[in-house]
Amino acid sequence: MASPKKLYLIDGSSYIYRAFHAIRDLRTSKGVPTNAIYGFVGMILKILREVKPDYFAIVFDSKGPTFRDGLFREYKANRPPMPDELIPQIPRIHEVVKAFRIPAISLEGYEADDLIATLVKKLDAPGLECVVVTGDKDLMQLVSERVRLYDPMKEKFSGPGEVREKFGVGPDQVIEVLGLAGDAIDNIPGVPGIGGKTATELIQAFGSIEGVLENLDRITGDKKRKNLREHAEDARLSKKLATLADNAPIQVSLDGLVPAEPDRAQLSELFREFEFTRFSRELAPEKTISYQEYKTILAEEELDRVLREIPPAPRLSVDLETVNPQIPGVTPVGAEIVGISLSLKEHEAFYIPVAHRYLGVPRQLSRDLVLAKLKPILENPAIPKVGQNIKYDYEVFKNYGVTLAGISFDPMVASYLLNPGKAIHGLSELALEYLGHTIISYKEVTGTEGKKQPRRSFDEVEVERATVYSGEDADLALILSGLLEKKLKEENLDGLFRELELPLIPVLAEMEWAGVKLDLELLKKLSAEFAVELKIREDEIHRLAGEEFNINSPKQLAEILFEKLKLPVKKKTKTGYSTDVEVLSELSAIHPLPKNLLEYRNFFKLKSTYVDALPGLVNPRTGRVHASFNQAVTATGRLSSSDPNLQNIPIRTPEGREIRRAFIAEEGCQLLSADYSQIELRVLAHLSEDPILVESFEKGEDVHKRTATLIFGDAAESLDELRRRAKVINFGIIYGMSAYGLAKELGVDAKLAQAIIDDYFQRYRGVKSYLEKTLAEAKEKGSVSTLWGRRRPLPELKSPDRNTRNFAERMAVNTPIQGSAADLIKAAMLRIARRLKESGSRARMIIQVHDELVFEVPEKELKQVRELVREEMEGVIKLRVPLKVDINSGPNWSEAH
DNA sequence: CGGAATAACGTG
DNA sequence: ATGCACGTTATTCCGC
Repeated sequence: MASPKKLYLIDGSSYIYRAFHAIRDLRTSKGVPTNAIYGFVGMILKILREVKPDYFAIVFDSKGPTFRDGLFREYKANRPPMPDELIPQIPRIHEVVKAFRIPAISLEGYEADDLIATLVKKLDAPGLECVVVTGDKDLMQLVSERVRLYDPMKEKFSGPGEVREKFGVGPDQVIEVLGLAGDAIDNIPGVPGIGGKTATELIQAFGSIEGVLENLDRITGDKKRKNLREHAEDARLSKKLATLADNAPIQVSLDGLVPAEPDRAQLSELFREFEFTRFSRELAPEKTISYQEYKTILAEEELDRVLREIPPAPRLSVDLETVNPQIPGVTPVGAEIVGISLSLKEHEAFYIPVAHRYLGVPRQLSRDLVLAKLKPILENPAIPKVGQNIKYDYEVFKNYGVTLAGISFDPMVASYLLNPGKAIHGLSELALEYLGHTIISYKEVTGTEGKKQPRRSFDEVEVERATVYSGEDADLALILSGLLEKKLKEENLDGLFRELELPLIPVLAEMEWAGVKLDLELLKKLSAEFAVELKIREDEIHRLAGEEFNINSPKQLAEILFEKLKLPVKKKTKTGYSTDVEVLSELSAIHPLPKNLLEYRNFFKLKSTYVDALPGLVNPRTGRVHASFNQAVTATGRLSSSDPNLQNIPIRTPEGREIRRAFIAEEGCQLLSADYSQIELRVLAHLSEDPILVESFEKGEDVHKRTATLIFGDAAESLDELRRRAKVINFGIIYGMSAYGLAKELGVDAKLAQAIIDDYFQRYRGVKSYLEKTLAEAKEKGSVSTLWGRRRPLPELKSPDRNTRNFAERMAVNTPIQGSAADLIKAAMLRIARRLKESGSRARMIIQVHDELVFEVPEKELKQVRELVREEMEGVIKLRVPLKVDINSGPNWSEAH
């Protein structure tokens, strides 16, 4: 027997409200609320994806009065007006429904419920399975063998059984129960003193409201009886109000409810406007870029013809396909070129395969020949190059002795400046966001049709497939470059892009490519030492616990600490008990196990994250580690570092500091470390022009000491202790810390903490007014900016949710400070790189840690480089306070710092 | 078995 | 509810 056809009827109006409330806060980067639209779209997609109904309709309430208002003037009188944030979303939802090409039904004078009842009555027939998508229990009266309700948020279907469970009666008696009980939300009166429970009992006993009224004498409870007698008419009216009208004059047939193919272009346009990246992806829109114009270059003459076109072309887009035989993942150092894509004109690209190898591969031009021909073009700074994450290509070319010059655009970096809060600025994300286009994925190209085979490396991909894939990448990078360049100009981010971020690309590439040398012997020694320390703590912990368990499992650990040993619970995580440092430190006072745990954790962290992991990241080609310095990650403008992260190498504890000894200089060289002193506080002094803070820096004072003296005066504690506290406060200010946070940090009560903060602002009036001004301006503009004009949108500043808003306010305070400091050191890096190059120095910049730069310097050049670095870092910009840089050098990072 | 979510913790 | 910005590790859990 054929499976029944599925009819889905969506109670659109009720669902909009549910979506609005379920998704508490969602808005575009411009601050336009989209929460209801998002929830609604999610629901539709879910149904389309998981159910694929044969017939589909979305039913909406109509504007204006309905027949119920005629029955009862107060009907729905208690309903609050529609929330302001929801109103503008309604017409947009109708646009979405239209774009989905799902039939929408509404009729003046009828609520969605009534229309659904009418549709169910008209269309219900054997062989049809009808599902009403709603969260409204009133619709349970429609349920039957063939008609069920579905609540997409709870993912729950309701058939007759569920109705009975909920109401205690069958679907046919639902209106009787509703009539007696009433409904406060819709202002349906019911009978006073009778709620859901009693109503169910009465209907179970007497079958209907009329049955109840006929048997009043058999009802116990004087009050109840009296109310039922006096409000008999209310009960009858309420039943009428609760009863769905299934006689609406609508002409619908099943044929009219067959869903059409969605208008993907329109949906994609809407999702882009709403910034629904997740949904855009799901749309899988038709490919809008044609591959017709992507050509494979296999002959020398063809290549020559392409290269002759280059000089007059305004821009050359470059994309490399590579393999790295030694290292999995995308590591540029040691990567080998498999093919090169060039695009000179939008929708056109040339793919030059040079090292594909598989059975039946066509004869390719040799890599050496192609690189030799390309070299003068690639190294010509007058020929502008563009590329997605072109830092990668720069490094790979450098592997072959080619130094890419004339880098003129990188969509990744541009997108980052336009939207620093965006999680990923990859080509596929950008193509989808700005062009509504889904690109061919790398997986798709390298994956094999069959299931379990290992993925192919790129040199095993057929040249034809590679041409389409690689050509598309080069092409899209070119298209996006044009588009994003315009946007940068519109948003006034062009200067920042041209003068800071773009020239930084080759500087970062050189840093990554240079890498840093590790003392593997030392790491091996440390690993053994830490293993011993670990074993001691591990045994002791197991002994104290009275059993063996996985110490690294917070779950198992919590069970031992808080259930077996019954130690007091100080803090909870969202899934259970917290066992973090703060908790364990407190517990150390009452039990020996927590102290051992803290030591265990210390050694385990150092060993697993650094001592044991670092050697695995040494590149066998160079014997050095080549971390990535990511330019398009942080929301504030800082760089980040990964694989390995060189920005969180330990320093604060003695054991940790040992690890820094393993970062060493090449033979004949030393490491030179230069770090800005108090950079963020100096930036704050500049931005706020606070007289005391400015004076403090001008006089070269210790600012924390100054703060201590100012706000603690002649407190009894030692100066060191007061300075420590003052430092906490100074940093707290930069982070927008509350009295509560400060109190916890200083171990004082919140009242005292508030007094300290008040005191601080009393003394540093300029800081106070600066923070107020920054916040006010941020709220007005919806974004904050740095000294160099970097902008971070903060739409959450307008959020109705206080928590969300507070978060955004702290970001608004912190970002200009952190971000300006980031701009500043980036500018210094450019200046230093230029001067080192000019002077023909062999010193190399190799690490950046937010306020610190590390160089590998030939011993002979130490003195000269030291001066050069100081000059450029301190002179990078003239602020209202001097910039101070501390410089040291030594054979390893520990001694250089 | 692989990926996502979580908790924890290293840095400025 | 409660301090900004990150990346890596191990565990756990879920779905294939």
